[in-house]
Amino acid sequence: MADEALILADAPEPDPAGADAAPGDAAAGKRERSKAANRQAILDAARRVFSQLGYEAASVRDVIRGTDLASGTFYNYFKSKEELLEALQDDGARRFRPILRAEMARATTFEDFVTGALSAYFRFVVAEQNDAGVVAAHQAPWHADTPEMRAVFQEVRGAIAHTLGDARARSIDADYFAAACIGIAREVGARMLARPNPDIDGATKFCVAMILSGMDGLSKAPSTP
Amino acid sequence: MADEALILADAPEPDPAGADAAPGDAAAGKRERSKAANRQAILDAARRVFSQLGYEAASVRDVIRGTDLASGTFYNYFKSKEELLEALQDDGARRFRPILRAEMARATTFEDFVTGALSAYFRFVVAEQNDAGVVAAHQAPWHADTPEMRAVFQEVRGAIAHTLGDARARSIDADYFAAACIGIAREVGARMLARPNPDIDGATKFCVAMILSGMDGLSKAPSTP
Amino acid sequence: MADEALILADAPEPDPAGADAAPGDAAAGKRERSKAANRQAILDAARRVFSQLGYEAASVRDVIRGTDLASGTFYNYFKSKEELLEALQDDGARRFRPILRAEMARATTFEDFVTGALSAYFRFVVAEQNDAGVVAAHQAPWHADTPEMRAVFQEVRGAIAHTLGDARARSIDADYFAAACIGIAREVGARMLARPNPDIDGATKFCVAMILSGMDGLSKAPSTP
Amino acid sequence: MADEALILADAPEPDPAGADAAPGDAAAGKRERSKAANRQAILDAARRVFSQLGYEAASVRDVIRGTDLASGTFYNYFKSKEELLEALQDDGARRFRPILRAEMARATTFEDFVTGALSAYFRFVVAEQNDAGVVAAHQAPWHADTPEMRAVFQEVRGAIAHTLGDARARSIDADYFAAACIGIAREVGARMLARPNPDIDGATKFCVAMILSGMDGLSKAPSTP
DNA sequence: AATGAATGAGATTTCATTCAT
DNA sequence: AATGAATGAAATCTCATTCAT
Repeated sequence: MADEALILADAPEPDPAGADAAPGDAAAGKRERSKAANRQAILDAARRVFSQLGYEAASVRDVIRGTDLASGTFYNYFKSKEELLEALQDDGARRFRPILRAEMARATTFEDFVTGALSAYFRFVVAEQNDAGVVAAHQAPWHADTPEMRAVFQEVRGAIAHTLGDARARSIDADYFAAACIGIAREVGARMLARPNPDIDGATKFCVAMILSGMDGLSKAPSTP
Repeated sequence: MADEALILADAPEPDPAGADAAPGDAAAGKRERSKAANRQAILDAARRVFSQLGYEAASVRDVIRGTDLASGTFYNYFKSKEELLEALQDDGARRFRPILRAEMARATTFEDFVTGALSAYFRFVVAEQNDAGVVAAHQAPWHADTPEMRAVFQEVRGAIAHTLGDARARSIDADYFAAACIGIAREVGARMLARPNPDIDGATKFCVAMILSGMDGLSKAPSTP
Repeated sequence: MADEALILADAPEPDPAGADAAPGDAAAGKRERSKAANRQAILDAARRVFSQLGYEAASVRDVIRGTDLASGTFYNYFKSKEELLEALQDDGARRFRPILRAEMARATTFEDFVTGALSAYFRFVVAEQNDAGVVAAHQAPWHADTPEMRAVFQEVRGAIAHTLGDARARSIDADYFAAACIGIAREVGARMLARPNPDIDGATKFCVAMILSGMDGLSKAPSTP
Repeated sequence: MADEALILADAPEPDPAGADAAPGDAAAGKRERSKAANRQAILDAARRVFSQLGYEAASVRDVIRGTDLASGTFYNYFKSKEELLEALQDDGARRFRPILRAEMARATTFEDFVTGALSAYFRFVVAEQNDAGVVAAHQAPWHADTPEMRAVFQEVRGAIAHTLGDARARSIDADYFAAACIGIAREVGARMLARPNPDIDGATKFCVAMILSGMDGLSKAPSTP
C-alpha cells in the first residue's frame, strides 16, 4: 500500500488550544493559556459528564459543576450546549486524528494500517471508558456511545473510504465497506469491553482477519459487476 | 445445515400481546385488547417520532400527540421516556425474533441461513422505517440491554455457534463473530436506509459476502494460534 | 353541676351507617351492610392515610389502595375528596360524641366532667396515633393534627362552651375559655405523646387542675366587668 | 422576678439575615442583600397567601405570583412548598424570639413577664396578620419542628422553669406547663384574630389570669401526690 | 354497584440562557 | 472575563374525576 494513499489530504492540525503548554510561559501568554485551559476544562468535564449521563440528560450546570468555573462563564466559551457538543466531537476527532494519521504514515500495507487503526481505536475506547469512571447504572456497562466516540467513528470511516483506492478493492462499495468495518469494530469493541480483561490485541486480530478476508471476498464477488 | 440444528431448543415464544385474557370473556377481552392496542399505538407513534426527531429531541408530548390518547394516559403505560425507549427496542427485537426463527427453520446451509436472515432483517428494517430499536445506534443514546435484545443476540450467536462446529470454524471466537455479524448488519442496514432507494438485495449480498469470506479468513488465522 | 346542663341539646344520633351490625343479618340487609362496610372501609383507610401523609399530600388513590375497592368505586360513596374530608370529620366527631356525651351524663360536677372529657380525649388521641401506625418521617412524631382530630376539638369546644352556663363562670368569655382549654389539651396532649410512655392520667390531672383553677381566677377577675 | 433570672444564658442571636457579607464589599453586599430580600419577599408572599388560601390550597405558583419574581426563581430558594412552610414557621419564630427576650429582660416579676410576653405575642400576631408559622395550627398540616420553633419553646420553658423554682411552684411539671401556656396563647390568639376588632389587651388579660391562677392551682394540687 | 383505564387541567420542576454587578 | 441569580418557556408528571363496560 502506497503511503500517499494513507495520508489524508486535509489541512494540518491548527492545534487551536495548545492545551498542554509547559508552565513558565511568557506572561503575555498567560491570559491566552488560561482561556484555553478553561475551554479545555469544560471539554474534559463534558466528556466525563456526557458519557455518564448522556448528552440529553446532562445539563450545562452538570458540566460546569465539573469545573471550577461559574455557570455564566460557560457562555464565554460556547454559544450553546449544542455548540459544546460539536466542539466535543471536534475535540475527540482532533485527539484521535493524529493517532490515526501516524498509523497511516507508518503503515506500509493495508493490513498494517487496519491493524494499527483498530488497535488505536480499541485503545481509545478502553481509555474513554476508564475516563468515564463510574458508568450510570441504567446504561449497559459497555456502551461507550458518546458524542466523542461517534466523531472517532467518522474519522475511521473517512480513512477507510480513503484507503479503498487500493487496487483490489476498486469494485467494493466503499460506503458499505466502511460501514461494515465500523459495525465490526463497534460491536466487537463493545463485547471486548464486556469481558473481564479487555484484550485489545485479541480484538484487533479478530477484526483484522475478518475485515481483510471480507474485503477479499467482496472484491471477488463485486456487488455491482 | 440441518434443520434441527438451526432450531434453538429454548422456550416457546411468550405470546407477545395480551395472552392472558380469560377464554370466552368477551368484555374483559375487549378491555384487554384495547389496553394492548393503546400500548402498541404509543409504541408505533414513538417509532415514528423518534425516527423523525431523534430520541433526544423528541418529547413525551410529541409521542402522545402522535396518538389519539390524552397526555396523562402515557403514564399508565410507561414511567418515563427512557422506559418507552427500552420498550420500543424490546418490541422491535421481539417482533424480529420469530422472523429470525423462521429463517433458521427454513435454511439448509449456513450461507442459506445468513442470506435469509440478513434479507429478512433488511426487509424488517425497511418496513419499520428505521426502527429506533433494531437499527439506529446513533439515534438512541444507548442500546438497551433488554431481554428481547439479548434473546436476538443469543439466537444469532446460537446459530453461529452451531455452524462453528464445522471443521473450518472451530477456532473462531463465536461471541466476537456474532457481534461482528450484527455490527455489519446494523451499520450496513443504516447506510442502506440512508440511500434514496433502499436496495435490500444489494445490501444482503454485500453482507453475505463479507460475513462468509470473513468466516473463512478467521478459520484460517485463528485468534490464539 | 346539673345534669341537664351537660346534655347537649342537638338531635339524637341517626347512626347513619350501622357499621358494626352483627353478622348473620337478614339477606335483605346484605347489600346494605356491604355498602355501609365499603363506606366505612374508605373512612378507615382515609383516617390512616391522612394521618400519615396529610390530607393534601394523600391522593384518593392512596386512600382507595388502602381498601379492596377500585378507584372508580370511591365516587359511589363520596362526591369528591373534599366530601370525604367532611365525612371523616363527621365520623371522628360521631365516634367521639357518644364518649363525650357519656361523660357529660355521668358527671355530677364540672370537675368531674372536665376530668372525664380530657381523659377521653387523651385516650382518643393515643388511640388515633396508634391507629396511624408508622408516621411519615417528615412529620413531627407527635403531631396528630388530622381532620378527624380537628372535628373532635370542635366537639369538645362545643361541650365546654355549653357548660359555661355554670354560675361561677358567667362572666367568663366562653369563646376564649373554650379556646384556652383546647389549647391546653392540644399542646399538653402533644407533649404527652412525645414522652416514652404516654401517661393519660397524669396529663389529665394536670389539665384539670390548670383549667379549673384558671376558671376560678377568671371568674374573679372578669375580662369585661 | 430578677432581671438576670429571665435572661437565658445560651448562645447569642445568630444574626438573622445575610450576616456573612465581607465588610467593605459593596457589590457583593448588594448581591447578598438582594438575595436576602428576595427570600424575604417569598416568605412575605407565602405568609399572605397561606393565610388567605390556607397552606394546602395554596400552590407554589400562588406564592410567587405574590412576588415580582419569576416562577423558576422560587427553586433557587426553596426545594418545595413544604420547605417553604418550614422556613416560614422558622422565620416567624426567629423574629419573635428577640421580642420575647426583650420582655424577659425587662420584666421584674413573673406576672410582669407573662403579661409582657403575651401582649408582645398578640401584637406580633396581629402585625403578622395570622402568620402561618406562629399561629395557625389548623391552617398548616403540622407544626414544623424547626430549630427556631424549638428555641422559642425552650425560651418559654426556661423562663417558666426559673419561676417554678419558687416555693409555690416546685411540684409543677414545667414541660406541660410551658406547653399549656403556649397552647393558651396560640388558641386564644387565633380566636382573637377571628374577631372583628382584635382586642390585644383583653386577650392578654384573659390569658394572664388563666395562666397565673392556673399555676396557683397546679402548685396546690401537685401532679403526683 | 363495581371496575379501572382514560382524561386533561394544572402542578411541579428543570434548565438553557441572559444580565447586572 | 467571571460571576451566579433571575428568567420563563417548556418539560415532566400527578391526580381528581369521568365513563364505558
